[in-house]
Amino acid sequence: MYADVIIDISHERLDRTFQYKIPEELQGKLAPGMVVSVPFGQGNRSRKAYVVKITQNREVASEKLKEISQIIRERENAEGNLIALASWMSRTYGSTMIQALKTVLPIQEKAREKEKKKLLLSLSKEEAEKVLETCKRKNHKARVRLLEALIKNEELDYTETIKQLKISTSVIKGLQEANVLEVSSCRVYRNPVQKRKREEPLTLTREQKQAAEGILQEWDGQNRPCLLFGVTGSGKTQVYMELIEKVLEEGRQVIVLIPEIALTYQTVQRFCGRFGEKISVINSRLSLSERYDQFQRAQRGEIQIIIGPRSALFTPFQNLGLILMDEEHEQSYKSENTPRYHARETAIKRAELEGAHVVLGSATPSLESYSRAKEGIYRLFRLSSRYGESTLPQVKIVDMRQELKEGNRSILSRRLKEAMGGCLERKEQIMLFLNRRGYAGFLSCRMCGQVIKCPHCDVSLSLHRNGRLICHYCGYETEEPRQCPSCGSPYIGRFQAGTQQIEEVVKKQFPQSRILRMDLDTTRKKDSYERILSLFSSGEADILIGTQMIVKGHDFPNVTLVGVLAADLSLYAEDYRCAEKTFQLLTQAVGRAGRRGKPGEAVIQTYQPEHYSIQAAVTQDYEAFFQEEYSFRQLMGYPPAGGMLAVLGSCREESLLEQAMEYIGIFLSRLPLKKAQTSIIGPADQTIGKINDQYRKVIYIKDGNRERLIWIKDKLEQYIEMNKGFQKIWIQFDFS
DNA sequence: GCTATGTCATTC
DNA sequence: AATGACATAGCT
Repeated sequence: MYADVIIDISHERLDRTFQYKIPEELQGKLAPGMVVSVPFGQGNRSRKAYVVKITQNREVASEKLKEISQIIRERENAEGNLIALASWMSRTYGSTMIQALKTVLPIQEKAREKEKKKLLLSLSKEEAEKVLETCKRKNHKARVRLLEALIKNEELDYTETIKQLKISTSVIKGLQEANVLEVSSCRVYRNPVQKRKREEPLTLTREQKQAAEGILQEWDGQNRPCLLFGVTGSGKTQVYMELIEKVLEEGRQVIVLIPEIALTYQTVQRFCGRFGEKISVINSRLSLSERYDQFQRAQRGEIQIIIGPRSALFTPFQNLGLILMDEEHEQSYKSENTPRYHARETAIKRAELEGAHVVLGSATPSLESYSRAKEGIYRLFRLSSRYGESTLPQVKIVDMRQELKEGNRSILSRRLKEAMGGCLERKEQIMLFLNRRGYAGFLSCRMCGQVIKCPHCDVSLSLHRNGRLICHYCGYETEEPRQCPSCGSPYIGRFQAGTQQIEEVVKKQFPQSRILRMDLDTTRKKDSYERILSLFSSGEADILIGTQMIVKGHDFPNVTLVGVLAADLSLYAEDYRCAEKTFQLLTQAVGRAGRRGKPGEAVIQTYQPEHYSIQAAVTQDYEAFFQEEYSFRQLMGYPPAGGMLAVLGSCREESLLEQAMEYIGIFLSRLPLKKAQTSIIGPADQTIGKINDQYRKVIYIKDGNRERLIWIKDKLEQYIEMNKGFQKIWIQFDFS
């Protein structure tokens, strides 16, 4: 028998399996997912390796094969399944196995801890100076460089030094043997904190009960992924808890996925209150090692439920029973790093591998999920009435073009002002929602029309109240210029409303009101997010102004008015999903108004009142929106009607990138593909053409057949690998 | 002829 | 990433 292993997961050059003989004493003891140590390379240095496959087929010459030396860690099924998942991910999303393993395995952190290597002098400075002199005399340039740096700094980072001083490892080895310096490795540990409080389970409504029972039945039968389509405020969380309870009874574990932005104290409290000690939380503010600790606890069986964003999907539970995905339509479930996996598909795959169940929940399901539910691939359950008898809010639309025609130049329409006045009088709360951060508050020249942009990124700089211009992508900051940098004209003007400006306008209009603002500026500090929300929820303020982040899943019973200030802003994004995004945001925003009995009102201000995504949001008619949007996607061959592969290229040199992407285009056009099935678009600039001085371009390949897209990707990868011209270019693949 | 240094391919 | 093989520069 032979074992295919992956050596460590540190370098892309080693991104393939290596085959080893399984020695007599380990026969039958090895399984995929185990960590072993093997002799590797000419020196037969022993290195850590992951067993990926046990096989009878020998793939290399017998004399080349070495034996596995020992098992470092026996991991039961959990890790084996995760490795299988990683291999699926690397195939499906076009990444190397190493990259996939890195995202999936919790081990990464430990490996990193160990490999934090440093260089130290083992002689006194005076002695080192002497050695330095002799090296200078002998013209040992590399040694001189290294010694000078060491005498100056006394401690240096191993890999950094090699890169910066252009020193090869043979120099370090030489000096090490001469007892001039030593290489040491160090580790860092941290421990996380937890907080909790009690909460009683609520009884389910009839509708909730029906859904829960239906889902349990499906689990016993076909066990398809279940989509729980429940309008805002219908109490999906109650159903989740019921299901979790059932799974725990069977002695199996649960992963609850939540979009990062909704992962607040409030949500966590509800789960912690119900499940107490069994639960643990992961969020992006936890350091990698803290996250690793949580994974360890899960592996040891100390916790039964984990709640967290995308990455919590890879919690190594021993007997996973259920993956729950709340707000299933959220964009944040799609990873931005290679492998660019979608947590929904990956969750379904993991559940399939481990015989677990999947439940997706949303008030505005993604087109992907809803269409699959319609085809019967997922099972659909509905919750259509709001919890506690509250009615859906009345929605009014305001055409801002009309408003302008009639002489109102303010960002607040007359109707909204009126409604706000009434609301404040009744001592009820208001939420004002602005659609987009990036487009808010920029400077432009009235003479030449130039927008003041970030010199490193292809985005306009945002204006902040302290008079500074800030780039939201790279953090670049500058003073507000007195004249236009391109034509020198002093007539530069501020354009459009950011949350800060809205705050000023509202303050002027309603001087008595207490206002809270929530955006990137005010939530930068730790816990400030929770602080603002709890201030608002306890009635310390009348008006909450914010971006996306205020509309997600917060329950404020005293909010009776929601104002959407520029509903169509998100429609102008160059993304085939922009209509879907707009509809989802508006529906959620509207759903914030009037819970727990009080009638609510929503005012939507827009320049495109006739757009179907806005119309459908007003009538809260998901079905109508779905029909319209799905036929658009079908017409254009966009997902979910067709598959799409984006080839993303980025590079510091624009001309080089342009050329490379051009070549990719030519290569693609020469592949044996039928025009009717596969269409190629581009190359073109990405939505943001430059970030951090890296130019970004993209080619889209549309094809209804996913397998063919993968085939194209493989061909493309080979081509890129072969050509030296692509070395400076960073290529990523993105399937959707 | 020797050593230090850099470059390159290899790793089951 | 780490190693050794090999080529080359600069020394005795």
